[in-house]
Amino acid sequence: MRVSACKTTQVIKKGDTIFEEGDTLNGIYCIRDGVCKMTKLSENGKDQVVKLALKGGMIGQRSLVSGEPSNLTATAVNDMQVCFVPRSEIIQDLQKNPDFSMDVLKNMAKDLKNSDDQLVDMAQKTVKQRLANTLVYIHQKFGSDENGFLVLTLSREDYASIVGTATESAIRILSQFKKQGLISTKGKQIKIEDETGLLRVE
Amino acid sequence: MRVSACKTTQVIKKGDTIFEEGDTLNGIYCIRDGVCKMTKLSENGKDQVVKLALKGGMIGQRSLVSGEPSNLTATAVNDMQVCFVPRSEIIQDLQKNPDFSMDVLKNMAKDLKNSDDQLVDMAQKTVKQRLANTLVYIHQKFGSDENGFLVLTLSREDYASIVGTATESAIRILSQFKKQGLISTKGKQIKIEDETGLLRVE
DNA sequence: TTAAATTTATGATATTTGTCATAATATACA
DNA sequence: TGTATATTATGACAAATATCATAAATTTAA
Repeated sequence: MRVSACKTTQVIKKGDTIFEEGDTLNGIYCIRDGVCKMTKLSENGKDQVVKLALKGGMIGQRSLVSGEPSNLTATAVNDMQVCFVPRSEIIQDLQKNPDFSMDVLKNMAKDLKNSDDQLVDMAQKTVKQRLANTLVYIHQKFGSDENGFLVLTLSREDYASIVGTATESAIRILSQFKKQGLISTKGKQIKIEDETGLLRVE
Repeated sequence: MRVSACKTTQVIKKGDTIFEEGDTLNGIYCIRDGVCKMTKLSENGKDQVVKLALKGGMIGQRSLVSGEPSNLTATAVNDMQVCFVPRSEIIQDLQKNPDFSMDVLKNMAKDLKNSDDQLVDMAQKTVKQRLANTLVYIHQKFGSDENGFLVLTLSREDYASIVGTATESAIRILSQFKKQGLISTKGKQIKIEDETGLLRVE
């Protein structure tokens, strides 16, 4: 992390991409502020969110380590500040500093575990359960504002592409959750009313 | 890889586990021969195959690096020979040998990419497409014997748990592929008849 | 502030997939 | 070599999810 005594702080506006699938990355990005979604375009033309990256996180390591072009697109979900650390610096540090290597390894191990867990959920849980889990995740990770609404505001389409379903299905299930008193909504804003209930969804 | 001038070569019989979800690993296993499936038990009680590991591969690195218990169970799909490299040796090497660290990093980066790709497929492709892809993958990875049957023989249940579906659904789709002339079967053995066709399945 | 554009919402219907039952095969083993 | 056991196969039906249409609400931007 001390690598990120970084020079260039970039501002990325909501909806803009930091890099895209296929881009060759000459370094990694550390997120100073804001949130971005890491997506992959599937053959059917839909974007699938693989991961949300937030303040303090790094993106682009995988591609940097493997030397391959990125397999994911990074898009700002809200306004962001990122700083860029060039490839050369990282590689140098990886060579010289075993502790840093270990840190990066641990980080990647964590990503890998998450990815495996998500894979299992995707395969075995219903859309309803995945959506409920996503809501709880976002609540726990980003919290709620003074009115109780989730701080991170995502479109229904974003939720659908995290959960891996059609936008209409996501909307329909949110409506159902609303009827069951598990959440309430105001426009695109969502308030968690019953977290335990959400985790119990079948 | 030179680490694996290993001492203890273990023989694991088909169906036996090398380690299980929750086990604390005191080292990693290098696969000398055979194939194992890495699975995770989902809440609904079904095993989900996350990865197949084969000759030349290592298993248990993630857990070793993160220091956490394994999140996966490793089960031999056929008779195996594995050799165990104790944690201490690996850690030492990681500290001293930056090239080795880089190798492990690259390995993990590859796993991570695979996992992400699989996640997207799981979310966006139909069961039929996933099963077709799995057949092609197994064909390309393990080849066919003199009679044209896939060398790696998996049960329909295994296929189902790779693809993330019910065993009956996997069987049904295989029957369908058979009718379409994409594959033929003899007991649990499968022969790929039309690989291009399999890749075109919708 | 208001009109246009986007997003959310919901109905009707088709398709996919899961579940339970039961039969037919194949495999393992005494 | 036969018999028990496990696996593969298939039908009937239920449940989950996708798709297409269209309306309502909200957000954006002129």
